[in-house]
Amino acid sequence: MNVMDWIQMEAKWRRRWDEMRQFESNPDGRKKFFVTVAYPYPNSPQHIGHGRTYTLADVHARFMRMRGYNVLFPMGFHYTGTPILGMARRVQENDKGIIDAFRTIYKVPDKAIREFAEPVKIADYFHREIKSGMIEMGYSIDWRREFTTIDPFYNKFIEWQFRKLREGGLVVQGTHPVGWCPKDQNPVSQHDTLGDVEPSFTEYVVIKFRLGDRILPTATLRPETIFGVTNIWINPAVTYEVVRVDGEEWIVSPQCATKLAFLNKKVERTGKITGLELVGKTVHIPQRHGEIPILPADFVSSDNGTGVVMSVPAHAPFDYQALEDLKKDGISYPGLPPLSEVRPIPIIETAGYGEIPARDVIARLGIENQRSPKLEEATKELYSKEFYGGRLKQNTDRFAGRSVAEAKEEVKKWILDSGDADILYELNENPVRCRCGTECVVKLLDNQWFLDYSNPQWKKNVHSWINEMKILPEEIRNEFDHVVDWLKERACARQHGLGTNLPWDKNWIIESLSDSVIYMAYYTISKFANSGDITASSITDSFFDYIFLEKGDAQTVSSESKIPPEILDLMKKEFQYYYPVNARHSGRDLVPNHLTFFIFNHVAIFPKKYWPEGIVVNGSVLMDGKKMSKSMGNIIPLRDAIRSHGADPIRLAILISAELLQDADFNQEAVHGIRTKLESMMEESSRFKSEKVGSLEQEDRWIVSRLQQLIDRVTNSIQKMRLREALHHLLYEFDSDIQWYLRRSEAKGRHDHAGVLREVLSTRVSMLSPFAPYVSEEMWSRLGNPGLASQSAWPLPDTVKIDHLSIQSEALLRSALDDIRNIVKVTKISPKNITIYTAASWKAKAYQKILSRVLEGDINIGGMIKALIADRETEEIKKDPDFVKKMVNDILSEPEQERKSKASIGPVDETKILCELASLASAEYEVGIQIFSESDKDKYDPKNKARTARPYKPAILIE
RNA sequence: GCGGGAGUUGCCAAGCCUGGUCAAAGGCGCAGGGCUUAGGACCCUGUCUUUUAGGAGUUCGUGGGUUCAAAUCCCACCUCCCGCACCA
Repeated sequence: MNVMDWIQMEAKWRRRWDEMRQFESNPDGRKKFFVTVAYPYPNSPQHIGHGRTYTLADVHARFMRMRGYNVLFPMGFHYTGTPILGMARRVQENDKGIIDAFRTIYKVPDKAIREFAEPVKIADYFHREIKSGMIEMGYSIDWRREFTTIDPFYNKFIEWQFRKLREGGLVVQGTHPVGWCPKDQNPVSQHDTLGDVEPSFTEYVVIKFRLGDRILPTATLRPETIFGVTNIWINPAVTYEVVRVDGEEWIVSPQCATKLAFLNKKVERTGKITGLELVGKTVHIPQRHGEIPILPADFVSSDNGTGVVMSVPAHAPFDYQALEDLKKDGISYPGLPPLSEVRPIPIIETAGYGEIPARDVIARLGIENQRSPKLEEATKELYSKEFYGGRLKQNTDRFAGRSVAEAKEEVKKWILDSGDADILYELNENPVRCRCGTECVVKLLDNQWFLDYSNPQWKKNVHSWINEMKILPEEIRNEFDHVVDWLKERACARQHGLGTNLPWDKNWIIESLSDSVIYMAYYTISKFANSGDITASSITDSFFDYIFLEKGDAQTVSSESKIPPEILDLMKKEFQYYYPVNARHSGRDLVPNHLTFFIFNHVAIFPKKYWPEGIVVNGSVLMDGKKMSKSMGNIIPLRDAIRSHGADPIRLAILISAELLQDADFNQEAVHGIRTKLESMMEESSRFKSEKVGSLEQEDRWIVSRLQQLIDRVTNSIQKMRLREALHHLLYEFDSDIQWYLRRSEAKGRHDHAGVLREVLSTRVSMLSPFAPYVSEEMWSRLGNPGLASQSAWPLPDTVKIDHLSIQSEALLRSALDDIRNIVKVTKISPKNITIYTAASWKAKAYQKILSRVLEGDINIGGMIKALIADRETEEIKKDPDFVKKMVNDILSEPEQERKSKASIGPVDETKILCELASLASAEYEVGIQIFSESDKDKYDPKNKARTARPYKPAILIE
């Protein structure tokens, strides 16, 4: 079957589903199940990786639908955010890079690209693209409820959400640092910078050393090392500026003066002073009340921090080395104190390092002077080791004995509170340039709005709800709790981007991770907006209060919102029917943010009965074992993949390669293998047309029994969302059962087994339907079933159909056959005669007695022998007491289930069962098979083998 | 450091939750055979050691423990990978 046929086959069934509108869900008398997935951000086509979460959710939805639930699986599109804006701006500027990317990687037609100067056009284009892909993948989505986050009605909804949060005191205001272009007067994100640099920054603590009336500020990442400061470093070659900062007179590098201006400080340049002039003077250390000298060092850069550095030679490799260099150089500066007096002050104790850790690292790395590039590495190593493993020594005031990690924040707060410190932000990559060419800075934004995720009561409620939620896989629950603990205030609005304006301050736009946390509720009413029942402009908060919180009365709300009361009532009922969300599916990268916010916001806004019931988290998708990324060029757009493989093979390839939390590895071979497998299953389906099922023979009862076990296993696996496991059972493990069944019935020369097989295969196809919906429909119909596989009821295991006798019989046949094959292999003889001896009946009785004892937990062999000898039926045991031990071992080496199964059927007539061997073995060996019981008087037994026969382990003679 | 995940027979990778049918699925590689003008593709057989009777021995990161029985449960240790934010 070629790909075109596949695609047409899939299209055929898609049309059928469409005609039947079977994925459109409306409230009815059934129990509901509400599945949602994080909606996509349409700034590029979706690739295989995106497909994973959606496919998992779709399988979940289809499974629950077949289980009889009224399943709602909707989809929306998240237009909110800044990246699309950046892309649009680049198109406006005719940026070749992005236009080429659209053209060659995303295959966007030129005509469309020309419109991309307008951000919404980009979103609309990829929205359509992604939606088509979802439809082609066979996702069972109710598209009547689709929306985007810039729809006016949605904006109203988000405004309502934010007013609710604010009423609850959960929205607070504060300052917030951002990357900023001074020319554009705008925050910059990655997409706004030359070379797509993320404008990330680090917070430094500025410690103010006093030089007479002036202040010499130093920026540090390690405020706790203030206790180990021995001197100040200054670059003698730099001309510093004297600046009035909020009433104080600071000496800083010119670059620093510029930076300070963006950090909410009044900055006024009043003079200049060279580094050289400062060398040799002394400054006062805050908190420690001592005087230390200013020394020269050329590693000090005016670009970094304040251009002034506090020196902690015991713990900072740069400082240690600069001090050594200075001692070696012997260059004299006027007023310089004797350098021998400047000694490192160790303040941190860390396992694996001596008294002066900086010296140790420098020696180990063979660093010779302060221009050595290895100093960076040394600094990094020591910083991290001391941060995580270091402890402050006795000379650190009240912080003595604390770990560095703990003390860092406390020392920072301590100095800040005393007024001897300040905060400075420094871009990590210097310089970062805006697309306009201007060098970016860090700006402290005033009046930034935050969601106060640090609110203790809120946290407490979320914790207790997480405890009650159904979270899959279970391992991830801890992670949620942990995230809730460390979450603090989060900026929830920004100054540009698509989205909803903050209702009480229209200069701000609500940020994307904050306007996407309760939208699942919106799906229950978006249908009405889409069908024209609602005019967004007349919607007020009272409308949402009425629908979601049962506040107010229909008449008032109706007159305000201009929505007829009966429609209002329908909407409210719809919400109350579908809410809460039963399963929220998402990638694991969203655990620390979106998924946790999702719980937080539901807890804050809705009554408890509407809090989300479950979350399902999945890992990502690798491409041939490697992470997918644009730069690696190994991203496969989903629609391309569908065109070259068909949707079902892709669905299965993604699902089968890993369990939930693991990373799934997608590769061509896997998809190819699966397609071959599905094709052979389809062919198989055509072979077994419906046929009347006569009376069941043993192997029929066996395959039907196995089918019941399969149903049980697959159902259990899916309920735990262990879809890989379910598919393994369904696709591969059950195959060997079918092979055996065919072999058996063919060996017997049967022609009436198609009917049984058709029923078995139909049940299997039914179970395959959530995973591979298209081929399942095809197979379902080829097998001659009416209706659709996707509308068949999920099979229930019928324990009555489990026939232990046939299970054990078939197992006996198989193991006897294996034994024969084994013997032939080891002895390398070509068999002419095969003789089988089954155990004497007293052995079978003894076996059952031993079995029941073992099942009771008694494995005392001596006791068993006594009891068996005492019994007339089994007294023959005394001839071979060792036999008991062998049987106990046989029994013990089997799982509990098998033991019970054997006990339930009692002694079996092995001779009768093994008769079937003749037909089975003849295909392989062309020899006659004779079967005797050990107790037959006139048996053929030249080698005296018969006596070794045990129950379920016949003796075999091959000649 | 905190949180999470992993270490299986030449490689990739199942099995572990729920102990026994586990010398341990499947794929790749390798060896032999078939098919073929040849190659490729495909099919069959083998692939820890040992064994001319279905067996025995030694294996699942390391070391202990529990158990009649441990890849699987418990404890300790070693190694590797991922996340730690205001970004969708």
